[in-house]
Amino acid sequence: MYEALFDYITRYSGQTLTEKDQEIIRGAMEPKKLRKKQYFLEEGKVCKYTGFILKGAMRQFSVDDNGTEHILQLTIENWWVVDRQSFMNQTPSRYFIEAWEDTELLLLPRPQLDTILAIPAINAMFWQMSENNHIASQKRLDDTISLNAVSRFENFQKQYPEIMQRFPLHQIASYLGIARETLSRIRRPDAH
Amino acid sequence: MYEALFDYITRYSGQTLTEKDQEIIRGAMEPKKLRKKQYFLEEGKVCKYTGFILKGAMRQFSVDDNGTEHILQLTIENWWVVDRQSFMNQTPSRYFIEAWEDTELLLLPRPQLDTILAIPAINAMFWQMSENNHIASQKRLDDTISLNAVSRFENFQKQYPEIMQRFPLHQIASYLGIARETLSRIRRPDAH
DNA sequence: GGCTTGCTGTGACTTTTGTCACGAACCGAT
DNA sequence: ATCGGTTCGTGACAAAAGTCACAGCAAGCC
Repeated sequence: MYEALFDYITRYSGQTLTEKDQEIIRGAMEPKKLRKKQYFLEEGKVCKYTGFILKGAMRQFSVDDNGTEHILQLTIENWWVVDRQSFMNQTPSRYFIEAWEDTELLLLPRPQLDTILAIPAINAMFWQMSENNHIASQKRLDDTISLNAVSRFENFQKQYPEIMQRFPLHQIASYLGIARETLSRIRRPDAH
Repeated sequence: MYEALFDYITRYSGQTLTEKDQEIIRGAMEPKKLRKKQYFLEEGKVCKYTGFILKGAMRQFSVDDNGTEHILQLTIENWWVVDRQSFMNQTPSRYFIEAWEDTELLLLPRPQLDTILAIPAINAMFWQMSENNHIASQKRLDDTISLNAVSRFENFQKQYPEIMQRFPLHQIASYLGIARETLSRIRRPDAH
């Protein structure tokens, strides 16, 4: 069960985990199952865990004054899921995180974070993740302010074909910051 | 000259710097002056330094196929300036970074990064920065996909009044992802 | 089976935003 | 002081995207 995570750490840190390291990780993180539509985090509550997705799909979104959802992140297997701000500072979150499919996670409780970070491979992995995260955010932001709806969608398709297949189009539209009808029209093959 | 940086580190890490730490920092970072319109980084080149701004203002932007600039970041005193991706991996950058006012910097060359990170206060500061950065990006992204031009501008004004005053409006417009004419009309008081 | 619910597409229309063109005010450098 | 570049505003129009309403269709449930 923990193997997917160990692989992930090795891959991202470029370092190997000792038996002892693996024991520490097993001790620090607990498995958890969520059914489709169950919340991992709700607005106003504190994000107590960082989750590593073993199987399934989740989405993070905010809800504005009109009750409209705005999707910030769509995640699947081998991604971490967390509201970093809420998790790090243990402050109430502005976001919802919800299982979109039946999902299996490994949970890291906030108090265990320091324990885990003492492992060099984990520490390196978190740096690398933070790095990748930053780069992806910057790219997405660049796209969002530079491109029109058509190009943004095309870029998304190329970059995340797997996510395209596992979430409905209106969620993708929200992620891209466009109306679902607009996305529907963009996809029409004879458009020009 | 280095005091502004030392203060910054103390503030962000919650830790104090020893005399020895300060010596290491002085040894690792070199002062540099840029005149208005001088480049800190050009597209296609490798970002060799991370800069800490002592005085002045800088902007980071990409240029699209039509030659249009898209502003990703506007920075002033006590901000770090860098293309993180290019700097970390020493790969060619897709961005320009330019001094918008006469600017004084402290430069950290890439090879010195590890030296600096060995100092606990610096290490803590970089974690905290990465954290804040991530939060700010997420907020900006949320705004960009959720709000119209008017609200985005109002939020920007509230959040960065100082930056508003030091950069021309067409740069702010580009940062917000709208045309300069649109911003001009938004600002008109009798609009409704 | 029949029912509800969620997802997608589409037409008609409105609103928002972008584009192009022009001119005025300002500012720094020679 | 004046010349060239930059900034900002604005009008007229075009393009992009949003909104509202309706319909078909598939999946799941009693």
